[in-house]
Amino acid sequence: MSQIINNNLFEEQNQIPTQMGFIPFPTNLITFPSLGCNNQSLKALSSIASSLTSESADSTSNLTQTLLSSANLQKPSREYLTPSFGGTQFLSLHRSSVNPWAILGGVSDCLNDSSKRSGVDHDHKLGVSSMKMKKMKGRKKVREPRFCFKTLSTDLDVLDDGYKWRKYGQKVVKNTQHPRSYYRCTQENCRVKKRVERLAEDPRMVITTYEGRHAHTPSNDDLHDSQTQSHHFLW
DNA sequence: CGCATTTGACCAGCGC
DNA sequence: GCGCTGGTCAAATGCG
Repeated sequence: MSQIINNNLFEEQNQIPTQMGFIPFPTNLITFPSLGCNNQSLKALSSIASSLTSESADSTSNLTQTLLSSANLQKPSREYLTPSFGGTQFLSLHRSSVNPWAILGGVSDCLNDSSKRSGVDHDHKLGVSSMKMKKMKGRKKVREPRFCFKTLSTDLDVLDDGYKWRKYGQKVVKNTQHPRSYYRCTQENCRVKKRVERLAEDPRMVITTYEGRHAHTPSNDDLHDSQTQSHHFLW
C-alpha cells in the first residue's frame, strides 16, 4: 500500500473508463499523483463529484479546485501517502469534458421527444419496457456528464458517497475476470447511475463511474458527518 | 412478507 | 446482414 501510484498507470488503463457509452469520450485527467486520503475524505470527495454541475466546474483546473475547496482540502504532499491510511485511497478522477452523444442530438430535445412519442414521462423512463425500448429505437442516445474515480481498495467495491443506490445489473466485461456492477440512484426523479468495476490488470483498483447529476441532496445521514469531519483533516 | 439483489434474456449499437 | 458486446429489464431468488 505504500507504493506511489503515478499517472502512467492510469494512462495505461485509460481505455477502461473511456469505453463507456461505446465510444471514447474525451476526458480531462485530474490526477493527484501522490494523494492519499482516508475513507472519510474519499466519501466526501466522491459525493461532491457526483453532484457537481458543469457550471461549477467548467474546466479541469476548476474542477480540481472545486473538489479540493469543497472538501476544504489543500493539495497534499507526498508524505501523506503512507500505509497507515490503509483501506481506500483516492487516486485520480476522470471527467468527461464534452458529451458526444448530447452533441449529436441535443440532450433535452431527445429526452422530450422520446417521452412524448412513447407516451411516458421522464420518471418512468428508467423502467422502460421492451415495447417502449422498441419505440425508442432510432433515437439518438444521450449520456449525462460522467465522472470516473479510480480508487485502491482491497475490500470495498462500492464507495459510500452519501447517496442511496440500487443495483440493477451486473455484467462480465470481455477480457476481465471481475464483473461490472450497475447501480441507479434510488431517489425518485433522479436518473443518476454509477458503475463499479475492478481493473483486470490490478484487482485492487476500483473504477467508479458516475453518470448524470443528482437533483437532490444526499440521503445518507452519515454524509453530513463525513463532510463535517473532512474539514478537520490533517494533510 | 417486503425489499434488495441476482441473473438470464433481450435489445441497441458497432465493426466486419 | 450478422455476430459481438455492453447496457438494461424483469422474474426469480435471497435475506432481514
